[in-house]
Amino acid sequence: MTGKPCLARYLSRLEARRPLSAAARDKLMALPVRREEFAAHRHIIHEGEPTTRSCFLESGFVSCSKGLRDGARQIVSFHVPGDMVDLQSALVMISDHGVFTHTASTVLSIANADILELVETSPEIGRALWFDTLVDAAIYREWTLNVGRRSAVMGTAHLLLELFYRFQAVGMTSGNSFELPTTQADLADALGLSAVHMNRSLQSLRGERLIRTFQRTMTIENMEALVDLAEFDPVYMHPEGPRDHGRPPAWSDTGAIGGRSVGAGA
Amino acid sequence: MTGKPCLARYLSRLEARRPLSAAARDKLMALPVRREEFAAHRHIIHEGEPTTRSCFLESGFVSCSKGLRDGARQIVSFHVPGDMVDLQSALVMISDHGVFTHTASTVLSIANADILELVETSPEIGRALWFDTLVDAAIYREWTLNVGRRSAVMGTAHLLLELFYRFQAVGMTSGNSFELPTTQADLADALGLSAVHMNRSLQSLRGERLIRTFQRTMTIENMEALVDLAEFDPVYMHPEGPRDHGRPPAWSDTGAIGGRSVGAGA
DNA sequence: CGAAGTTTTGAGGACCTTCAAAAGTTGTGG
DNA sequence: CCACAACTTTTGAAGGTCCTCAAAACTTCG
Repeated sequence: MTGKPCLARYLSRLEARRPLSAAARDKLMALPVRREEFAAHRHIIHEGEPTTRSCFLESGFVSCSKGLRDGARQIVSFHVPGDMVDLQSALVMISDHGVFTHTASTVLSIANADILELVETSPEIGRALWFDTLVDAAIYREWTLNVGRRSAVMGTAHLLLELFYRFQAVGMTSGNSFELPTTQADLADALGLSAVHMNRSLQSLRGERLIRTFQRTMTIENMEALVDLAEFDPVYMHPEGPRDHGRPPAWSDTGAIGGRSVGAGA
Repeated sequence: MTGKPCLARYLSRLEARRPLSAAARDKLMALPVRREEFAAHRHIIHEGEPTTRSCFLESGFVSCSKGLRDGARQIVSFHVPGDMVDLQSALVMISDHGVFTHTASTVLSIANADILELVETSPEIGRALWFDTLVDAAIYREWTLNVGRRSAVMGTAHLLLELFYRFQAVGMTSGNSFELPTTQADLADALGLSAVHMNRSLQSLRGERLIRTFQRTMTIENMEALVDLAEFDPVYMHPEGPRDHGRPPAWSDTGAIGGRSVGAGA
């Protein structure tokens, strides 16, 4: 994986959703990137810092988090290799969240100005990046539900399943196992729990034979029961890619959306 | 406000952030829209329904929410007039959340296929819509913090301030007052609390003379103290508009983002 | 092998929930 | 304009989930 750093992996991720034209592909690959390496447990960006570059995560595992004055921390997202981290900040001057490595990570960073220029010259890529942030937003919504309305055990189950699916999508699982790159305290910060209660929630899942842990590897022993407990439905992560309006599905644009139609478009 | 329904208000909202070319403006205004009216307490879209149209909220107040099997509900966002609700679903086949009116509302709905076509022919508009969803995502992050790490009273204070600022931005406040269009149970669902505890949190804020309520109107009595209690900083809503990469600020793209640079771009 | 970090355990307490009912408000129809 | 029904807000009391503090067992790493 040495040599000239390049975004081929991001390209293939975007194209798995929807093919790009050769021109768009070339433009994306021509983007000047800089490979940067970070040790584990380092801040890539601090909350409140000016944002100048967005990061494509080539390898490793990072989280985005926000803090409170009293030191409390809420992790708002995790990112696996292949994710564009912090596309959030491409249009924004100051980062509203920090980015933190949980394992040694390598990142391809891109100047935000370059991304914006690319987007304005290639609508296709603009759409692909837009879709990327829509998926992020859908995951945020699910996390709000996790934190707000699911019990500790349920939320933990849901989070573990999300991590499993996302690792699986990038080939980092074997069977029903994956290497959990976080501490229990990190998981707690993602779910708005204390570390102690996170520990007890995991014990509860182990006690029910839903999961098993050995050192850092986490294996899902009873997928069906865990999915059922968590009310987990992976569609919110939209692994399938965006709708293709070139070939609209049968039900597309049929009828009103439920309201009383009182006007017609131009 | 009768006559041919049109998106002029959305246009001006987008342009407040960043001017559009005349061509882009025309394309946006040419979008076929349909005005639809909904009574209060109606579902515009149910969770799990196919998404065919996105909605611009012309007047009224709506929330987006997700449910659990046991009937628990988490509100994931509120929307004031001028918001594009459910742009989220433009690229997605099935809605992962419901949209619900809290007051009588009128909506201009646009076929998703039309939005996608517009975005692919006008990068400027693509960028504007992208920015819109980035702001939504930033608000989601703040809500996750609200629900996960802020206490009930703090979270309530934060939510009320967010509503105040968003109403203010569309001219729906007078002084430090606004009409709260939700019940306490709705606020509770937004913060992951019970209605009873929401009531007690509001009583606590009233007791400290931070807010005052009379019928449906909510007034902020001590803005400074409320902001301090909530650790509220409105920048997360990005009222100021996106960065303009045509005129990058002085610190733009200076130096590395913190890592050890080991490669250079093409 | 020692030091630092992580997981686990226990006990007590705080925050928030649930259930239930009363008081107050809003909307509807006669 | 009043009466009634439905909804919303408020209050009380009991209980559960989750938190804090603290220390021990275990793991990881230099």
